[in-house]
Amino acid sequence: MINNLIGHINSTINNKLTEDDIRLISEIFHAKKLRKHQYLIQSGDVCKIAAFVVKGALKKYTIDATGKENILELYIENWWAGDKESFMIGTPTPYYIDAYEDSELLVISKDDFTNKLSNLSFITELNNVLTERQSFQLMKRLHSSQTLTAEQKYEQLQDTYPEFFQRFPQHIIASYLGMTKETLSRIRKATAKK
Amino acid sequence: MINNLIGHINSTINNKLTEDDIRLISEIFHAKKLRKHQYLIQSGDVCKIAAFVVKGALKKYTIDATGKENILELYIENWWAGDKESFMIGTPTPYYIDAYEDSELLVISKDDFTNKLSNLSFITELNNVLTERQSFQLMKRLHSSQTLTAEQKYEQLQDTYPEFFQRFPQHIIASYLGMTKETLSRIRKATAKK
DNA sequence: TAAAAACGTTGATCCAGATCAACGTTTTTT
DNA sequence: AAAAAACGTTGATCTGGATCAACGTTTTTA
Repeated sequence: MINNLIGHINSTINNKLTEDDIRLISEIFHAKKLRKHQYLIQSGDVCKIAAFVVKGALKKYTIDATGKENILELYIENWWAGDKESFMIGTPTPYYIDAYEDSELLVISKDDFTNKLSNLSFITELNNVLTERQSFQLMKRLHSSQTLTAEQKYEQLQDTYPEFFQRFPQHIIASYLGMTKETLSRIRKATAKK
Repeated sequence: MINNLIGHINSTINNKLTEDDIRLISEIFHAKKLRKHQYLIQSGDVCKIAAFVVKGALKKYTIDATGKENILELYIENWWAGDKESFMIGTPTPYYIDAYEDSELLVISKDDFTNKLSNLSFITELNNVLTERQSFQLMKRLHSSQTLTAEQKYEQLQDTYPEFFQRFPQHIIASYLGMTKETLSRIRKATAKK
């Protein structure tokens, strides 16, 4: 399990992890299994963990006044799940994150992060690279959200994250794209013909 | 001029800038004036500068096939203008940034950033804090874009950045919010009564 | 293995917000 | 000072995608 995380870090930062780094990571991250439908965090919680997805699939969403889920992020293998703002600043999260498949995670607590990792150079580099990437992606998603038609959003997702279509049902993809399942169904029917 | 930038940095990072830091900043950043309607960057450019707004107002946008502007970000005093992804990675920017008011900027070149600043601890801290903030804001804006009605978007902007309404005309605000100027005009009329 | 969820599709209808158009006012340019 | 942009408003109309509803199929649960 830990090798997935090591590989992920090594492929993200410039210098490879040392034996000591790897030993430390192995000690501090601990495995956590989530069954389908189990929550990782719930709205109102302060998010005290960051979770690396070794296996499985999760979704992050809010629930509005009518009970409707609005999905903001989808996570599969080698993604980080959590609410970074809540984790970093300590504010309550507005999000739910739950497992859509049975999942295996590697979790680090806020305490361990702060006390044992936050000063290590490989961690700051990892954190900076991932935050920057996240920010670039969000800028593109915001622009898409405001300018593309439903069909264009669908096509863009097929180009950027085709894996999602293998891992999540259509109603979840639809919500992630900011449209209804009916609209996505109609678009798929229409584009299949082309 | 430079004092605005010094003040901004000091209020963003934990430790205050030293005399040496301030001297270096004063040497490396240079003043640039933009007249109303002048471009800071244009689509297709590689963005080789980062600009701190000392005075004025700018907008960042794309232009679609029909010639319509889609505004993604608005900048006023003490904001950073530029395309960070293009600046950092060297890819061509899809955005235009131009001055909506005559503006005074403090600009740093990519070369100077890389060679003279990027290893300084106050710069990495500044960069990390700003990137993280940016990312948190974008997440909220994406969520708002996908879940709020036009009226709710308007009210949220009044709460978060009321200054914008003093500095930009309604058609620019409307585009920033992802709606037409007519819709914004009708919303304002309706909410004024309440 | 039967019942119940979850999922995907299709049709009918509705509506928030876009589009198109015209016009008055204010600001900028010459 | 006149002409031209830029700006904001209002009305009429249109439409992309939402909503509501029903139904068949697949998967999960008891």
